[in-house]
Order: sequence, then C-alpha cells, then structure tokens
Amino acid sequence: MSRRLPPLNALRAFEAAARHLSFTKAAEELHVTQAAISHQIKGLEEWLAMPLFRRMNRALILTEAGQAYLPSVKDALDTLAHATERLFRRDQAGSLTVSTMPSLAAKWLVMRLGRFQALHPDIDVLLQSNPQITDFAQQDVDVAIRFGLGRWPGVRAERLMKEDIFPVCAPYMLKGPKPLRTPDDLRHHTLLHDDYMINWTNWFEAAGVTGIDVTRGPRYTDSALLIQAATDGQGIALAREVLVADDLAAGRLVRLFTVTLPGDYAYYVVAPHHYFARPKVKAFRDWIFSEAERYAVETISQSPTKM
Amino acid sequence: MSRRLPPLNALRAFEAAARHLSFTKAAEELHVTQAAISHQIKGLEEWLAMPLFRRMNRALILTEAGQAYLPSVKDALDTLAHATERLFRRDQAGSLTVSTMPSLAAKWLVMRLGRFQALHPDIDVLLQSNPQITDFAQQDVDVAIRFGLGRWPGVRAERLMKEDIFPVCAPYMLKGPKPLRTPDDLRHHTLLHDDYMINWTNWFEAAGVTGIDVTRGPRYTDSALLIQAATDGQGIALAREVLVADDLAAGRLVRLFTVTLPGDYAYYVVAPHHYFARPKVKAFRDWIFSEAERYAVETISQSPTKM
DNA sequence: GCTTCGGATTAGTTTTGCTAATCCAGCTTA
DNA sequence: TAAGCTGGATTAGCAAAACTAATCCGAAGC
Repeated sequence: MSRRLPPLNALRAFEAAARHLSFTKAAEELHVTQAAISHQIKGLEEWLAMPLFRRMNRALILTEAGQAYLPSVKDALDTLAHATERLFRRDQAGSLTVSTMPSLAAKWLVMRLGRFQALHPDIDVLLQSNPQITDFAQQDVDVAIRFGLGRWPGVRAERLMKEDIFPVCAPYMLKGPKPLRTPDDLRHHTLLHDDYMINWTNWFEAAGVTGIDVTRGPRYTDSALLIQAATDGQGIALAREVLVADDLAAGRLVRLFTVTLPGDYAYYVVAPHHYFARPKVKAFRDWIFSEAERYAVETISQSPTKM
Repeated sequence: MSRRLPPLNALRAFEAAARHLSFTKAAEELHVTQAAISHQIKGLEEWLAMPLFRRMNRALILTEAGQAYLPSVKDALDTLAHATERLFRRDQAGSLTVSTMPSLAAKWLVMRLGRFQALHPDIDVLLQSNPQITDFAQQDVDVAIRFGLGRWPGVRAERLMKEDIFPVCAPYMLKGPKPLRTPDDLRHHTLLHDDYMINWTNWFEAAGVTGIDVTRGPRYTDSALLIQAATDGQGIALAREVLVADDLAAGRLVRLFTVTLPGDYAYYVVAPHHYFARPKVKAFRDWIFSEAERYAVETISQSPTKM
C-alpha cells in the first residue's frame, strides 16, 4: 500500500495557481508571498519531472499535464476540506461526555443540567459518573470535573469552585436525647465518614476538640451516600458544602456549629489543553462557570449564622 | 475559496496508522520512524482539537471522529496518488515534442525516426522544426537538438555529434568547363553560403587561399536549401558533414579537397535537467545517442580519400 | 522479576516552507 | 523613448515542520 505522492503542500499551491492562472493571486488566497508559491510550483514540477505551467509574460498557461492534474487535485483537496469541516461540525453538536464524581453528579450537577440543555439544545450531555481520575488518552471523555488540588499532569485544570467542610445532620437530631450544642458533644454521637479526601481529624483540630475516637463509625466512598445516611439520621456527617447545599436549603439537613474546614481542595474543569478550543467543550465550560458563579452568589446570601 | 486544511503530511500518517491500527506499522509503510508518526498524529489531534485514537496498551482504537475521518482521507490520498500515476504514465507514452533546426530534421533525423518508432511504438514524435533556441518555459517542447557550443543557460546539454565543414558540389561539375583541382580554382566558381554559423572565410584560411571574394554568391539561412542548391548544380556549397552525409553516400554530391574546418560547434541534446528523468525524454535521448554512435561508425568507414 | 510490546517524549538535526529584496522581460503610458 | 508597472524567478536567510536516535512509560506475558 505504498502510494507515490508529491509534496502535498505544493499541491495546494498548484491548485490555487492553476485556478487563478496567477501565482500572485494564489499567494493572496493562501496568505503567503508570491515567492513561496513560485518555489512550491518549481519544486513540484521538478518532483514530477514535467512542467505544469507555461510562463508567458504577464500570463500563465496550464500545460496539458497541468490541465490533466488539476481536476483530481482540486477534488482531493475539496474532499479533505469537507471531511475536516464535517469533523468540526460534529464537534459543535451531538454528544458531549462529561465525567465527574458520583457525588457531584447527584448533588449538584444533575439538577442544573436542564439549564445547559435549554441553552444548547443541540448538545446532548452524557454524564459519566466515575470516582477515578480521567485518563483522556484511553477514555472517550470530552471534559471532566474533578475534586482535588488541580495539579494533574498533562491536562489543563480550571478552578471552578472552592469547597468548605463542616458537620451536618438531620434536623430532628437537634431535639434528640443526646445534645448537640458544642463540638465536644459529638463524642456521644455516631460519626459518618467520607472516605473521599476528607476526615474528621482535621475538623476536630480546627474546632479545638481532642479525645474523640475518629476511627469509629460508618465510612462511605461515595459522598452522596454519606449525605443520604445523614439525611436519614444515621449520624453526623462531615460533609462538603457544595454537595449539601440543596439539602440545607430544603431543610433536609442542618449544619452544625460554625467551624469550617477550608480546603486546599477544589472543583476543577479538566481536559487536555487543546480540547478547550472545541466548541462543545467550550460551551460546557462557559456554562458551568456561569453556574458556579450563580451558586456562589446564592451561597453568600445564605451565609451560616446559626449555632 | 479558502479551504481550512490540516497539515497534509500529517494526514498521510493518520491514514496509514488508522488502516494498520498501529503507529509502528504505519512508520514502516511510510519509511519513517515510529516517533515521526507519533509526532504527526499528536500534531494533527491538536490541530483538530480532538482525539483520533484511543491509546490502549499494545493497541490502538479509532475514536468516532477518527472513524468518521478515515474514509474521506483515504479517498483523497488515493485520488492524488492515481492522478499522479496517470501523469507519470502519460509521460511514458503519447506524444513527445522534439525541436530541432530544419536542416537536421530534413537531412538527418527524418530518415532515422522510423527506427525510433519501431523501438517505441507507443511514443509519437512530434518533430518541431525551428531555427530558434528553444525556450522551454514558454514552449511545449520536451527535448531539443541544437547546434552550437553547448553552453546554454538553465538547461542541460549533452554533446551528441561533432561537425566538420567542407565544400561540396554536384558530381557533374567536376567535368565542367571550370576546373576544380585545387582550392584556388574556387575563385572561378559560384560560392553558396550557409548563413547559419559558418562561412567561407574560415575555410579559405585553413586552405591557405587568399584573394577570393567571399561576399559574392547566394546565401541560405536554411542549410537544407543550401544543400539542395548544391545538388542542383547552382554552385559550390560550404556544407556540414552530418547534413550532406547521405547525399555523399548516394552520389548526389561530391566532396571537394581534403581541407576540413573542424568546428567548436556540435549538436547537443538539450532540455531542462529534470526533463531527462522523464521516461519519454530518456527513451528518445538514449535512442538518438545510439543513432549518433551508429552514424559515427559509418562515417569512419567511409573516410575521405579522394582528391 | 524480567522481557517484550508499542506509543510518548526528549533533544537534536535535516528538510521544507516562507520571507524580503531584487532581478528579469515584456507591456503600457506619457 | 524613458519610466513605471506587472508578474514570475531567484537569492540569501530565517522559521517551522519533519524526522531521528535514544529513552521512558505502562501494561501484558512468561
């Protein structure tokens, strides 16, 4: 399957010069100098060992060989251009695969996607819930939202939202047999653990409480399940603000105390650098940043004042 | 008419890698290293802002975009390769335009072309008789045979045959009223002049004759007409050996004396350098050199001994 | 644990593409 | 007739693309 092909770039120059019957006009069209076209045609004629043009004064004439070659060259270049345009067009609509943690998907993203759909009715989001870091080389993912420090190698990470950590519980627990007035009261309660990057040790440190056994209590790798357990009254969950914001607003959960563990960790929009130039990825990125902005405004107007 | 096209060379790499689903095999096919393919694919994916392959361990998978792109890219490259092959093939057969002086055409080349035709029945020689130096840039000439010093700019000139100059006349003039025993006898005869690069002055010098008026007598720009006039008994022609060889052999002309004017001038096969790689030009060049060789052998065996 | 496989990356070299400036030959205009 | 214009060719140099050898990486196989 060995094709004998001349320098392909020179074919661009040839086709343009042949159409215009002018090196100068071809140069204009291709945004290069006349000399560049002259060089390319010369090289092509030498490669082919035959003239493609007759150089008259102030005129260019196609040789028989040039005339014979032109239709096919034009055809091939058109084919390539159309195929390339079709690729770009398919990148402006159709499906967009977004990968993110199950918790963010369930607790934050899903209830907002309707607004993306309304804004971009020709883009279908395929939400891929995956706790693992996305390997873009091996996975058909267009863009990911990850939680972390943002320093993943080989990708571009744009910081979307910060995250605060604090305890939450079901509202009725406030009226239960065991008090919940100070952080120290937590020693009498079941602690629900998020195994995904956060732990109670750091929070107790920040709260200035010691002597509480943080090794006890149910552990969840899926933060959404952790939150569900808290909502069901299974115990006190150390939760991330973004994931519980809606439950707090709906009164399904209440926040305990004012001690907040600010994290170095945040949510990032992540993809290989050149993906960000793709229309669909860009549309999604722009939209989600506006959602994060909107969320931040709503959160400020509902600042914690209780406890 | 502005097409948006990716780097075309990279499309070669893509198509080969996609067919083989292997960068290594694509590299083998294109006679480059695996790294070159890797670079090209990477560059193309970045230019397109979308992945064309999934890199698995020991395996390569085409993405949807890659799958969509491949048929058109293959099609275009095939189109170009076929068109190029057709160009080469048309250069192996069909017409071959040969430009030369009218005299050489009439007196030497025409009667030999039959042998070229027998050797290459698929090549039709178009013999263009033209006394001017060929301008290959403006004229649709594949190869020329010129008479001169061989130092024409911008072309390759291969020395075909040397040329000797001497007087000839019709045989019956030897028995005429005016003697023709010594070069000095020419003062009583009509001198026929070839206006194409040679003149009687140089010959008389070589013959050691003085006092003959070389400005008198008919002049011909076409050497073939000069020879025709001599054959008709119009006078004594200063002729070039190649052009009168057949007439001498046939007895239509006889050579006078042994004084020969060797010339710096010779016959050359002339064309732009890269034309010599073309099959048709090469076939003609090779053939005409064998004819010149053959002619040289025949001429030696018929060395001048009379007078 | 070592080897193999196959693509990715690094650092450097070679080739191609391109530029600005100038040349060349003819044509047009004043 | 001289000057200016037109448009391709050439020169010399720089930039970008293409390619190389060597090495790295991650997984699969033995």
